[in-house]
Amino acid sequence: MQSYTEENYLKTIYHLAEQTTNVQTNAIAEQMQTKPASVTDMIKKLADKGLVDYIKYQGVTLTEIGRNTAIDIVRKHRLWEVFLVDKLNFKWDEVHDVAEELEHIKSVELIERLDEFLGFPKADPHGDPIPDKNGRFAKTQFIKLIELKVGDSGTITGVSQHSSAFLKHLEKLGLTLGKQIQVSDVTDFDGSVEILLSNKQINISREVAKHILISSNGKN
Amino acid sequence: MQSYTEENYLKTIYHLAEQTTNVQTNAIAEQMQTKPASVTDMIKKLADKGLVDYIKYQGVTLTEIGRNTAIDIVRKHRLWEVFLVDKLNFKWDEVHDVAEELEHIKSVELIERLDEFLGFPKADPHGDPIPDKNGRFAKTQFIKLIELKVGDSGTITGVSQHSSAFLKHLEKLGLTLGKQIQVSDVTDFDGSVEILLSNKQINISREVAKHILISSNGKN
DNA sequence: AAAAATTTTTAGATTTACCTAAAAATAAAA
DNA sequence: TTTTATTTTTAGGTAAATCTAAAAATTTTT
Repeated sequence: MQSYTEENYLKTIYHLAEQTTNVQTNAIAEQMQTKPASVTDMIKKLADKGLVDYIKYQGVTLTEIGRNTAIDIVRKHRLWEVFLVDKLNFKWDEVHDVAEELEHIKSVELIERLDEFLGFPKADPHGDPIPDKNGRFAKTQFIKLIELKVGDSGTITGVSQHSSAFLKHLEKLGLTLGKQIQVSDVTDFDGSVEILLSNKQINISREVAKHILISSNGKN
Repeated sequence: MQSYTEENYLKTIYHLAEQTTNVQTNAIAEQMQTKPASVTDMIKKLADKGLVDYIKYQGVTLTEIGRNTAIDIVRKHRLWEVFLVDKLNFKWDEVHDVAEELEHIKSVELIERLDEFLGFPKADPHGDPIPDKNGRFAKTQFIKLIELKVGDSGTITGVSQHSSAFLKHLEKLGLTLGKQIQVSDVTDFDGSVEILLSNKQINISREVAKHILISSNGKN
């Protein structure tokens, strides 16, 4: 049984490990809004519990148990997000903080029934995949919008940034999940991208394009 | 802003205050499965925060702020219980522990939307009234089944004991909310009560009869 | 009203998750 | 390969919520 705080550490390590193999103390500290010294303390504790492998000065990796625990928290987080959007009519930019709390409710029964109630969704409101109760989920094949060439088209299926500001911005532009887009031009000057969205031409900054994930349906 | 623990103290004091005016340290300790010394510490803290009135050795009472906070937690607890039973098909004896956790999720928006989603229910699965968002709720007029005289009849509208064992027992006997009953006899020997439930004669112990709440529809 | 029993509080410790400041290890630059 | 910079850890301390054991206040009984 893990504490609220331990669960948050595991989740953070899990997410950081999606980008780098060995997760660094400082990276965890920054993500968790705490100090490196505190992270070292907690890492030792998690190592004692067999949830992470830890060699001094070398960063951490999750053990299998640690990873499973983290995936379970991610599953809960994403299911609650679906609940909030689908059933309680929250917007996709409003759900993160509440889900941060709900993900720590400990009841296997609750989550299984919630999953069923929601119709076993495969993705959360931001397009992130929801692990099934065995922790399995499809490794989704995304391409960042910024990587598309002029003429490429595809469907918006996710975002790699969950800040409210970013999501609200996308909403305003009409760039929501499921929308079809085609890249019509890339500006040399600032790298901004011109796209075609339901016959309208819109321009998005390089920064925005970096965080929109596309499931490509081929060139041209 | 209260901590998880502070909220639980306030809620416990609130419930104890429904029976006695001045809530005693020992009573709180027993209810919260902790030691009197710990209770004294916490009471001081709550008094400093203006949530309870406290005179040494004289027990505590909630201030208006304290009471409102407690009522808000009770509201959340009961709404979540309705959610669990109505939407996720939990049984009435399975919801208490999960609701104990869910009641601490801090989001006004969440609770208001949940309330709406559930259709603004007036009572939880055990018949306990749900305060509205302003903390108001009808003081329900209950009579304990044990207090009924032979010939009296009424509708089961609540229970004053929420243990899983008790609720399961009632379920098995068919004594669920909304059922009509009539007292047909009271045994001298052990005080057990014979009741008529949809034309069937059933016998319940004095102990059980004490915890069934009836909204009486008059004598005979 | 004194003695006994009960209830409540104080005093001093413990655990968890933090912190700051300084030391140690590692990585990068000159 | 030293020097410098960065990262990480250790050491020692704090605040929240708990504990045990002992002292103090209150209540009950004789």
